[in-house]
Amino acid sequence: MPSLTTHAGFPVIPIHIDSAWKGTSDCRSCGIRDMVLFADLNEQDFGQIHAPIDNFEYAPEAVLFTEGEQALGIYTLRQGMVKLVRSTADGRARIVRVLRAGDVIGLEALATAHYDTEAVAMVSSSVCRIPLSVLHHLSANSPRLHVRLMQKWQQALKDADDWLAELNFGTARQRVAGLALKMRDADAPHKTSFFAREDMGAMLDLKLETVSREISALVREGLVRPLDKIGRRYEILDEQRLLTN
Amino acid sequence: MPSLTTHAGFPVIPIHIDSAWKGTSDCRSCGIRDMVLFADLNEQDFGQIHAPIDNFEYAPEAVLFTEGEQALGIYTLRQGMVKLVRSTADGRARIVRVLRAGDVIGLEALATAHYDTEAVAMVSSSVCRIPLSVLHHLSANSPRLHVRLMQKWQQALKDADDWLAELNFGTARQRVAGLALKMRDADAPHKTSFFAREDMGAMLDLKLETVSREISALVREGLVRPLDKIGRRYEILDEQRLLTN
DNA sequence: CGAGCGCTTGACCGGCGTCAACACCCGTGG
DNA sequence: CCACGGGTGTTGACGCCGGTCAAGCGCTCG
Repeated sequence: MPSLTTHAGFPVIPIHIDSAWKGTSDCRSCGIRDMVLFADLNEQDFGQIHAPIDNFEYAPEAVLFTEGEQALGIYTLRQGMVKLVRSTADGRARIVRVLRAGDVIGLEALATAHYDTEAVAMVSSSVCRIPLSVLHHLSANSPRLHVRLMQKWQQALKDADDWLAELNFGTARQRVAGLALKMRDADAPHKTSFFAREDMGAMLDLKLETVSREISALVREGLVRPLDKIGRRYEILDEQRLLTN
Repeated sequence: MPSLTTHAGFPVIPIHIDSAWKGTSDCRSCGIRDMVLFADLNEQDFGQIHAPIDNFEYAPEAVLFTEGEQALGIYTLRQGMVKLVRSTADGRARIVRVLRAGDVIGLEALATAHYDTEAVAMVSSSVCRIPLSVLHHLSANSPRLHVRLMQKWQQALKDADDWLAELNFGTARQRVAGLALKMRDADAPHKTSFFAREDMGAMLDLKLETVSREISALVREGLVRPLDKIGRRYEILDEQRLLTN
């Protein structure tokens, strides 16, 4: 019987985490349709969808898929936040990006039928899953989806480069400030979201204590203000000084 | 009369750097065709190409295109190395990736007709440029190109995540060692390429002095050995210790 | 052969990591 | 209702890695 450690000696915590199937979608009446892959599809395109598009709910810390796993489909994030996690050869975990409502999760599966990173819900999240077969068929037969797909690829690549160029460069102060600005609510730009300090460290290549110290400093100096008692939501008070630190 | 500084006060060096047109391609007889976008095209596909595919040579430090520039086409790197550079809001330059023979440069232009990063030759490099119109037409009409394109997008995204997860994480030692392994020759895996120390710093988020020190340490401890006197080519002597540093 | 640029090396310092104690929030059970 | 306990966030003391500043070296090219 194998013990609960990997060959590298890291503990494996056997967590069972809930995810739940929530029925199939009628994409025509999707609430966030203007943001997503199917935004421009017409009635004829929808008629070519011959596999069900399922909806799922994931609890915080639930795993959508793991690195290297065989792919069933591409996810669209309807609500919540999902982190993409890579594990390095020596066992450290790195968060390469955070996806939010409207983002596509697992695009890479279109090319390889495997996922390149692990995807984990950071808060309770709802997604829909489009089977690979549907996407392969439509991307060849609907120029409208074809264009959208291209835009999603481009957005994913730009996001990846942004995370590297903006959030993993410079002092601890600059990184935390940069994350605060990047994670602003789309609809309320003076509010922003932070995460568990260890997660923030994995995003910014900092230790959790350093993250905590920098956040405290930003609060002390009046650039941001906590909106809850658990350190997740903050109000941005001085955008200018956050930018030019 | 504008001075030679930007609004942020950084000097602008007015360098004129050579690039030269080297004729148009017959892609059917391309020497590296099996690596590139047009690998699987058939005679019918080639018949649909109605704009010339130009070849160019760039000298070291020559700029292929700048960030935000309107795009004419997508480049394929036939020989040499090209760095992708982002400038942050406060004027620092970050190298987000290095492209090598067979890689595609400027894919993002397919979606937006603009380039998202600056591309600069690091050594003298030869490229061919496929006009956007050709790619738009073929990606809709040739399933063979369609599949290749998807693979190139996926590769670009994976590369971006790799740079973040593997090369911008951990100690200076780990980063330099990681770069040595990533930049190994495709055909001679015990040989590898380094770059100007300042460029390496911009890739790894280190200062050039730190890069120099770490390389010296790797040489001193017998993990690598210089193959030239200018610090560009090295032989990998102990791959295992490079990996597990 | 000399000038200049880039690489290396050294000395010193500061920012971030490490280790540890403590505070706070919240769920649980008495 | 309150006492307790665990998990997470905060704060402090200290040490080290990497940044800064500066000098010197070696290669290359005019």
